[in-house]
Amino acid sequence: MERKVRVRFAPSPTGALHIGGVRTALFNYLFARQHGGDMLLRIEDTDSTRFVPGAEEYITEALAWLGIEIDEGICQDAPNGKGNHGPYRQSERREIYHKYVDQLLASGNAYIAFDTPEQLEAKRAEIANFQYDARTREQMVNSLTLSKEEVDTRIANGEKYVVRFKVEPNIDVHVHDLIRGEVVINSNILDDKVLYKSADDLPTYHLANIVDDHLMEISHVIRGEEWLPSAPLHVLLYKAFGWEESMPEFAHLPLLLKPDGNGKLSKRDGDRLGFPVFPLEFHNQKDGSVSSGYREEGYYPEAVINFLALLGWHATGDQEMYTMQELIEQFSLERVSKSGAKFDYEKGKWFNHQYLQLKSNEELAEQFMPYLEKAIGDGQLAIDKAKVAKVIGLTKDRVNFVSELWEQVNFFFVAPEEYDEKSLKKRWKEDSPKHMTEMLALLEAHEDWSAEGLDNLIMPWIAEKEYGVGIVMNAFRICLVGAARGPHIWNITDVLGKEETLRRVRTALEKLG
RNA sequence: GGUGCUAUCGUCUAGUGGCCUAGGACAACGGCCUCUCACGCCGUAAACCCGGGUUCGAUUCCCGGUAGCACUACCA
Repeated sequence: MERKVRVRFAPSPTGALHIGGVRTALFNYLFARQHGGDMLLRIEDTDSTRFVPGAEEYITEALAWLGIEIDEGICQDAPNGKGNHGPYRQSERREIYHKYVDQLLASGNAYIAFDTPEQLEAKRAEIANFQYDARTREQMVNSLTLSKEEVDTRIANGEKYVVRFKVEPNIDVHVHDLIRGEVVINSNILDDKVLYKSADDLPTYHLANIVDDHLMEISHVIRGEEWLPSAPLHVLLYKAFGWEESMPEFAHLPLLLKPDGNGKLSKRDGDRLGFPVFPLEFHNQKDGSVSSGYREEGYYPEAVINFLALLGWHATGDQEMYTMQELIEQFSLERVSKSGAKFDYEKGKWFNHQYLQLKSNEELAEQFMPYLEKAIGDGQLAIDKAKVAKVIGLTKDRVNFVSELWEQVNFFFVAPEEYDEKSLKKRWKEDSPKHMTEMLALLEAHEDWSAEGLDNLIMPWIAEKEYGVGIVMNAFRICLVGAARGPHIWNITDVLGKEETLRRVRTALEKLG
């Protein structure tokens, strides 16, 4: 009970890291940090056929971006793993698994099977709901039905075989789950799982997972709910190895579900509904496809973390915004929900909005520069960063992403060439040219360009002439902005300056008459 | 089909037998602010899956039903 908390995130390098996987990693991380324990990253690449180049680098890069730090195993600053429980890639642990497969074989907890995929297929077709288990293994081609000589001969001849776990029938297997409590399953529903395959000399997930968790001294296995059905098998494996005493605690996390309809959230849902399901953009080297990522969509890692943390976990109170540090302090497995959580992308945007407001104008200006340079082209003179920061300060509360800033600030940098039809229809009246002509004269003769100065000039004039503030100011706004939108008008004139402001009014008078 | 898990507003959730005429957040809607569009603020609508039981009293405990999800590979 007193042992050190050690948790692991153990993805397969079969593609981009799914957002659900990210949340699993996050919960592991929070738990580890809270208990002063270790967070390990192990690569489960025992399926050679599904390996995708670049996937591993993608995973470590994604975790690093999100601020999920790895203490041991594979990570960005140690691509081949750090720590003294390595190697941390299962494909590099063949010899280790051999030893444990042999142990199970020797103790009679496993046996060798020669059934070919075709033979298994035939069996399944022949017997409805066929399961390779205590009731059927006697009918199959394996070391239980073959003589030792026959088995040796077949192996010597290079015949491909697998090692299967010999599940003892009809015993109730208890799995203690930190989130769900006691789960009891009868071993009769379990099949004799393949633990090792000679074809590629690699174990399957189940064997590698248990051996590694044991050897790496994992104290808590926190993983997705899809693993709950095989948890009894894992418990049986621990028992077969004689590792019951040091068996880790289990916690099965609720799944992330589709925003609409039913089912597990998948990559297709993201494509269909228009949101990323991956932390970073992923370029699949196998099929050439590109999938969008949260980072490239303009999300801040802290927003993604906050959003994800609240999908399946919630503290007692009404707090919505959490820093990583607060999450570490407040997280608890007991407060993880038992039911699946539908993925609500809209809330993710809201979180990003919140975090964007927290950034300084200077910081946002820095982030916005690439967009700005792209929008106004290289031909322009050096961009005044102080001005960029200033206009961002005026507009940031209306955007969720830095990428949305340009459409809010464009008129500060480029004079309107066209005028929004809707705005014109509603705000550019018959008298507007007359109003603007008069106003232009007033402004030309006016020296004090401060907001107060202009306000003190224009407002009394409007009042005196009984023009109506709305009609005049909106026409003026259309001249400067090109539409009926934007921040307070004196903030706009302030940034534009007298010369540019007057120029825009003249242009508008020419174009709109 | 089998096994398991789950079940509060459209969504994420608070709630652990009386504090609940069920709270917060996102989204929706309305209002205020205002020269505009937003933001912000205020407000409205919106839920305890169904049926039994236990109890003085059930959203909360138990059982059954129903529904959803997951698993059921020589994939993880």
